[in-house]
Amino acid sequence: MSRMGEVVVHKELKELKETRRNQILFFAKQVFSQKGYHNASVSDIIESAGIARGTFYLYFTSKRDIFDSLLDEVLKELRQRIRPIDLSPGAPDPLAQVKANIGRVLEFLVHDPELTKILLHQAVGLDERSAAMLQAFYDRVLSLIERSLEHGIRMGLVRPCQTRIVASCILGTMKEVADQLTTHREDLPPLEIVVEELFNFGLRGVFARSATS
Amino acid sequence: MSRMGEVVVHKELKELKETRRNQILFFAKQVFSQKGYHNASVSDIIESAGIARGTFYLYFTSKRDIFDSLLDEVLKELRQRIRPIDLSPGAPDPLAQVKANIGRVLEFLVHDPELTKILLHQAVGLDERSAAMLQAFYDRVLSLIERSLEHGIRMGLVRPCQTRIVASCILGTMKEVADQLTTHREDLPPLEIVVEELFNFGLRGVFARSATS
Amino acid sequence: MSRMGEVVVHKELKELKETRRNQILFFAKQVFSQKGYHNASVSDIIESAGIARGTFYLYFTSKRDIFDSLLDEVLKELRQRIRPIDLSPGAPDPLAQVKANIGRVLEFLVHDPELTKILLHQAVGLDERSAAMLQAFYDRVLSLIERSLEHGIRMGLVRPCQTRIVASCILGTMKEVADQLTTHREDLPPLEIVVEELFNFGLRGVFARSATS
Amino acid sequence: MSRMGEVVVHKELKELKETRRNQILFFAKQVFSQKGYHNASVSDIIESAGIARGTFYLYFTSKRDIFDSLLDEVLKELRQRIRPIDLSPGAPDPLAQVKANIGRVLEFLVHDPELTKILLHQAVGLDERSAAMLQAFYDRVLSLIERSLEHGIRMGLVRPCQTRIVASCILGTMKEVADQLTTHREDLPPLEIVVEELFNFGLRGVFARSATS
DNA sequence: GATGAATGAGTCTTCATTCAT
DNA sequence: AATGAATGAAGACTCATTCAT
Repeated sequence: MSRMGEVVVHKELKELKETRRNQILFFAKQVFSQKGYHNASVSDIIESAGIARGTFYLYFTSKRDIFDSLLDEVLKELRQRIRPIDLSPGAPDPLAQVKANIGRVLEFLVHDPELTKILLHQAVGLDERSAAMLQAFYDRVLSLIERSLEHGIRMGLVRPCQTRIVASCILGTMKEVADQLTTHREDLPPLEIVVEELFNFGLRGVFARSATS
Repeated sequence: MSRMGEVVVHKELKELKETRRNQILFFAKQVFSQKGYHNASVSDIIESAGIARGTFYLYFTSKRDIFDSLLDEVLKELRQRIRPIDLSPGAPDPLAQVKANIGRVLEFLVHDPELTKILLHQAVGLDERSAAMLQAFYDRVLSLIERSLEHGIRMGLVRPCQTRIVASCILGTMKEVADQLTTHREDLPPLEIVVEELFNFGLRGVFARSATS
Repeated sequence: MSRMGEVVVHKELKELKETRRNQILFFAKQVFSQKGYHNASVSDIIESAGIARGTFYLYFTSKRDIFDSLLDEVLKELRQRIRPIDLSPGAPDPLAQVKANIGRVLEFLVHDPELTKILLHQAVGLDERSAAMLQAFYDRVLSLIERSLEHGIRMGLVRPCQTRIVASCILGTMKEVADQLTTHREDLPPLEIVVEELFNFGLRGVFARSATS
Repeated sequence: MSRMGEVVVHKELKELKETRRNQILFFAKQVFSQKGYHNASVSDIIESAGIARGTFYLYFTSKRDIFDSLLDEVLKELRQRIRPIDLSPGAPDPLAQVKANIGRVLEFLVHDPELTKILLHQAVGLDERSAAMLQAFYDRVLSLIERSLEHGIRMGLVRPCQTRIVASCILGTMKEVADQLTTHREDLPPLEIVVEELFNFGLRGVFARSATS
């Protein structure tokens, strides 16, 4: 029982706990995603996870707690995938960076449709708490977009506009397309095409000659 | 006694009933809008409406029934305000028609922010039932947009694109902007400006020289 | 407006009231008979009677009141049809009187199966109140039978027995046969045959040689 | 750890659960027997059983479920106690078998007057469901009696008669006597006497000279 | 750590009765 | 007399959470 050994044991235990915790999170994700927060019961979760009722409360303080953990998970991942446009000399083309952002976000959402559903459907209108979490996240995203637009305007890349509103527009396109991608996945084109279309729409709109003006 | 009189009486009675029903709907709208479907109790509704418990069930068969009535109300009104683009000779400029659609929709949503919140927040992720109602509505809207885009492409007005995806983008901008308008009403420009920006974004995107390509 | 006239008017009014009251009783009988006391609502009664809610309470003080009226009706009628055996000289044959009693009772019950169902099914186990009404009635009947048996024993017509128990037996046969007659009316022999069988069973039992005398 | 041990543990657990369930059944029996199905509330049951509301629904799915369980219990027990008359050579005297049936049935009913009341009072006229359960049971009993009568007739033991009606008579005597035994237990003779009287009544009726055999 | 029996606050819904018109 | 809108007490059932083993 060297110190080393103890450390190892502790690590294993922690991992075991993490494993258990993640196991529960995994099943809770399925359940919440499918039934929504209110229609999903703790019973649903422990049954699908194959654990006892008490065990659930060993890892999560409440039903709300585990839901928040999942919501945190999406938001954290998305925050990492959305990167400010780097305008420093030598940085990649700003538009390429924008497209990369779109790609990283959609890639994740398509890859984990359950989390997407939780973000776009179940966390919406749940209560003040989730509203605050979502607002904090979306406000951050909106600010990022807005600042990028302002930069772009200054650089002459973006036409002058009400940046807040246009930022909302851009956020809206992302949300709706992500929703379509996860709920009607079957009859949609491959991801790269979707990213391309989204990018083009945000850049050029739908007008054929939008150029000339 | 006269037939005339009877008609009047019947009309008054009907109005009285309608009044009561509408009174309850009015307060339920506030309650659902603020608390969401699940966190709102029938007690909340009858207390704010100042009626007895039994009275509620005189006009609505269940808590769900009154929620659906409200959801129906928004959807019905929006359906009326979204009109297909008339391309017949002598019809107004198609783009003006599009802008008018945007204006009519946003006008209503801004005018009744509680209903908007019910549509955009509370009905989302509620259950299969509301999902079906929303999907039916949004599918209709998406098809309308898609068909307009196809027409536009054929007429050379709209650049060729994946119409389904672009339609989603447009729907997304509407949703998100409506959401911003109703939840952060204070610091937003007047409605006409918002409509203009939305229209321009959808038409031309954000690119300054999107023309040239 | 003579006194005579007034009297007439009053009489008419009273009859009208009686008529109305009886109308409601008629429909309530159907409703209670079919659904039972608890599963029948005042709404069921007024709907089938085609009257307003308030009107109901003009003629009956409560749901219980109208049920009791119906129960009273059966019990009163049955009391009239069950007559003590007249043993005075010159009276008809006692056994014939017994058979006549059986006949009168079954005749009424078969003729009004709804009331029978109320008596044998719905009033049973309702509450203390109806229990008391039924007990008073059945106790009376039992006493009547018991006294007849005692008379019969004294006269050597009836074999010595525990009169209370045998009285219960006789009452039980009446109840059960009445029940069968009203719920499975279709596949049963004509009333006279049933009366005959009932009478014979009470008199001679089922034993083949008990008859030999 | 051993298989033996596990079996024991399982048995203990099962018994513990059975105990709780039976505890609730016991108190529910008292409550239903006294108040009837409709006048008894789940609150009445849990209060008298000294358990929490939720505990009730851990063992029974509904108020109706626990009532049906009790009804099932009586019917099942009675079914076991009513045995077809064995006419094979070497079997006991058919009449003795009949008397034994009567004895077994009455013994149980007198021993558990609450269940008897539920059978004879509370389950009667409750609704379609209980009507079906009772009808199935009584139909079975009636058929059994009828077949015995037919056998008896063929063997010359029973006088020819309308077997269906006479079967009803016999069932009726059982019901009524059981009712008397359980509701006016005090002033009735000992069970054997009652059985004897019932048997004699069914066999020989009340007629004095029917006895000569 | 794991279990699952027990808890009880919270909610929806029903329906007999009243009363102003 | 007749009406029927309004009332509110009562009752069944759910489910997140606890805690003794």
